[in-house]
Parts: sequence; structure tokens; C-alpha cells
Amino acid sequence: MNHKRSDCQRCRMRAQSIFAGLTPEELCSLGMEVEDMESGHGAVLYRTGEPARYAYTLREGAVKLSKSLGNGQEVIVRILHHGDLLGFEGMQGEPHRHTAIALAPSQLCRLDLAELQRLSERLPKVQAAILQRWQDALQSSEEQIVELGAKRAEARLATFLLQWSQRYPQLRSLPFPLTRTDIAAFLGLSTEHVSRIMADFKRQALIQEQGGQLEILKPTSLAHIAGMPDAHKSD
Amino acid sequence: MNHKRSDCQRCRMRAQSIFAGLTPEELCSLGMEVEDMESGHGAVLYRTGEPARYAYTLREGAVKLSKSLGNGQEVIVRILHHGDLLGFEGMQGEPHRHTAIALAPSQLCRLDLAELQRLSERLPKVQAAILQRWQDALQSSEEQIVELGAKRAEARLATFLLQWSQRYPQLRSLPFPLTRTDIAAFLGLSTEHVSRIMADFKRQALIQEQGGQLEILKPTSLAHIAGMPDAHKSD
DNA sequence: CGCCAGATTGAGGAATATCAAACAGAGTGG
DNA sequence: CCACTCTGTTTGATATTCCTCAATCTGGCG
Repeated sequence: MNHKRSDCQRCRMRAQSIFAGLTPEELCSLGMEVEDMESGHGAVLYRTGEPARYAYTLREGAVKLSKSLGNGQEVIVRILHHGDLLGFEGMQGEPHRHTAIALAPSQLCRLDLAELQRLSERLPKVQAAILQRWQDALQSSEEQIVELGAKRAEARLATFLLQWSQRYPQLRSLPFPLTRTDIAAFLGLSTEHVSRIMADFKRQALIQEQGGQLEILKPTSLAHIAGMPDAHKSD
Repeated sequence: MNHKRSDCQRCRMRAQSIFAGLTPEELCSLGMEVEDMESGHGAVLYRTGEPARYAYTLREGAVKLSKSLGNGQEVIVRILHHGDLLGFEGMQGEPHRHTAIALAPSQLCRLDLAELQRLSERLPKVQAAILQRWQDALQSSEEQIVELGAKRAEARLATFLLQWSQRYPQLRSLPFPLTRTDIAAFLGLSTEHVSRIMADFKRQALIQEQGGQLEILKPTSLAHIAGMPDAHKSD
């Protein structure tokens, strides 16, 4: 990993960050210790139960948040893309609730939680932004509950692929660094079952895959399989 | 339903409410429109998609939050007990994301969302309290994801029963107004399967049921089935 | 009593997991 | 450049879990 002092003023994610809406002066006055960092594929950002010192903003790449059961089984609870936040459960002093691992080479901003906490007490805008993120996370978790609770494997995989593609708009060929085992851990299936369904999708020419790149050929058919009556096709 | 102006000062839930930590003077100065209300079994508090005017604190009883799929299938996303909050997604102006239905005769406080929003901007304590609730909700949703994604029916039901019992401490016999269909919609199973497993648990004398009352006879065995290595038995 | 919603039970079938084996591709060392 | 390993994928055969459908049973209630 590679750390350096960050220049938030010029960050191209600023408009979507938790510091959006602050004037440059306010931003300057924060005195926040923010470090740019890069994490390679497989890098562990933090582990379940560790005391939380830092929170992160994911600027580029993808990160999985997972919990592991006693028996060694791993469940991926959420998958994060550029613009997402992680590690903020530490703001209330709690230890990390997940293990966070980079799925692809990623760029992040690392924020000191103690400072952030003081900050959010002073600046309601920041607190409101963080609240919004919590709400988004809850919404996505609840959608995941619906997937796991009500849909069959095919449908789960279809929605998953569509959701993934929506995080990379106007991109024909998507970065797709996930292992079958990762997908399985996220969708509550076995590796083999995921593999079979992916193979099916390819045979039906719904998707195409080559060297970590994924292409959604028939989003409408996938949406139909996913059980979304009329999801407006974004491609 | 039955409405009347509430006296928050004397509310016995005040210590756990989002207004905890406020001085009586602050509480007085709120000018919040808070209404006490009672809802009978099956009463609908709000529906998915409705514009959100009110949020609620559940003082007594139980409420289910559910989403329904296009095909008429219903998934219960979360079940609320006394002390829990609901309907707060409206604070950011969004419509309700769930349908909220009382599972038992319940007592709630109804808060005007617009007022609450203005309030939380003035009082960081209130906002912090709400943030904490969002976090709790997220945590519980993520635990549910783990249940649905990684555990088999028996284990899911066992954890569910144990979690239920933990919401009624020092109570030998628990109120248990749930239908098999409700449990099934929460655990991602079919009604019949739930029924079978419940019958099994009874035959093994792990639990006992009569007239809407549930008794956990062997919490330790249940915890074992649930896949919790050493959950400290709370009973 | 007759009726009705919910619960239980059984039988059969579909969805998914598990186990085992073969396969493909990316290094790596010779 | 070629074996050779290593990791991840695919495929097949079988076992298990869970669902579906249908029937019966139960308790409350007009």
C-alpha cells in the first residue's frame, strides 16, 4: 500500500463525497488528516472486530465487506464501488463489523475517525451526508434481503449482474474481477451453482466474459429473469 | 386507531427515545406535535411508496416491515419491538420503503417528519440519536443477510426464536403473535417448512407454544442449532 | 352445528448442495 | 520453448434441502 497526503480540494470525487456542499474555506479549515492510498487486489483494509481507527472513501476500484461464520464460511454482505464509504461504523466507537478486502486494485481516501467525529459535531452538513450514506447502505442491504429471501438462484445472479453494470454506466465492457466463489458468497449459493448459471447465461448469449471483463449483451432478458417487470433498460 | 396528544415528559420510554439526553426544558421547547396512538392487530401504519408524513416510535407491541414483489410475494424485511423506530426514511423526503403492519395490538408515538427534520438540524443530539438507530437497523439487516445467505432452515428458525426471546428479557412466556406465514416470509422459507420445523422443535421439547404464547425451554440447544458456538444464555 | 383461517402432515418433485473429476490459463523454473 | 504447478472454472453424478400440492386437522366463532 501506498500513502500520501491528499489534496481534497482538487479531488474529482469531491462533489459526491461527504464533504460535498462545504465551501473551499470550510474544507481548508477542517485540518483533516486525509491520506490517499492504493490497495492491490486482495489487500485487507481491516478485519472484523478490529478497533476502528479509520474510515475510507473508495475512489476507484471495488471492495467486498464480509462476515465469517464460526465454521470458516464467508458471507459477503455488501460490495462497494467508486464513491462508496466504508468503515464508518467506528464513528460511534464500535469496532469494525466486517472484513474489508479489495477485489481489484483500488484507490481510497483514509480518514481519521476521531477527527471525523469531532468534525461532524461541528458541521451538520457533514453529519447529514453521513446519515444519507447510512440510509443508502440500509436500503441496499434490504434489497439484498429480498433477493436472498424470495428469489431463486438464476434471478439473484441476473439482478446482481445488472446492478454491477449499473455502477459502470456508458461502459460496454465492465471490469469484473470477481471470483465465482465471491459471487457465491454474496448470493448465498455454492460456487458450482454460480458457475453453472453463468455458463447458461453465456450459452444463451445474455452475457459474455473474457479476462476479467464482462459484457451484458441482453439486459432486457436479464431483467426479465431477475424478476423486474419493467426495469428501464439503461443500455 | 386512537389518537391523543402525548406527554413526552412522562413517557416511560424517554430514556431510550431519540429525545434521550435532552433536558426537560429543551424537550418543552421543541413544540413537537407528538401523538399517542394505538393500533390493533393487522393495522396498516403505512404502505410502500406512500409519501412519508410521519415517523413512529413503537412503545409497545410488534410491527413488521415488509416489501412485496411484483408477483404478490411478501418479504418481511425487519420486525420491530418496543423501543424501535420506523418510518424515518421520510426524513430525507423519500416515500416509505416498506409496508408497516402491526403484528399485535401496539402503542406508538407518531411524529411529524417535517418538524422532526427541522428539529434535528437544531439539536445535534437528536440527529446523533437517529444516526445511531440507522446504524442499528443496518446491523440487524446485515445479520439477516448472513442468516439468509449462509444458514439452513433449522438454524434460521432457531436464531429467530432466540432473538425474539431476547426482546422480552426476564419473561418466561413470550408473546408470540406471529403466523407461520409471517415467520416464513421473514426467514425466506415456505409456510409448511416452518410448520414442520416448529413441530420438530416441540417434539424435541426445545420450545412450547399455546395460544399466542411461546416458551423457550432449552435456549442452549437452540443456540447450538442456530450455529452460535457460545452464545451466553440469557435465560 | 357449520364454517373458516391457520396449522399440520404426507408424498412427490424441483432447486440447490456436495463430492469428485477433468479442464483452462497464468506464472515459473528448467 | 516446454513441462509443471497452482488456482480458479467447468462438468457430471448423487444427495439433501426445500417447495408445491393436496389432504386432514384444529380451534375459534357466528
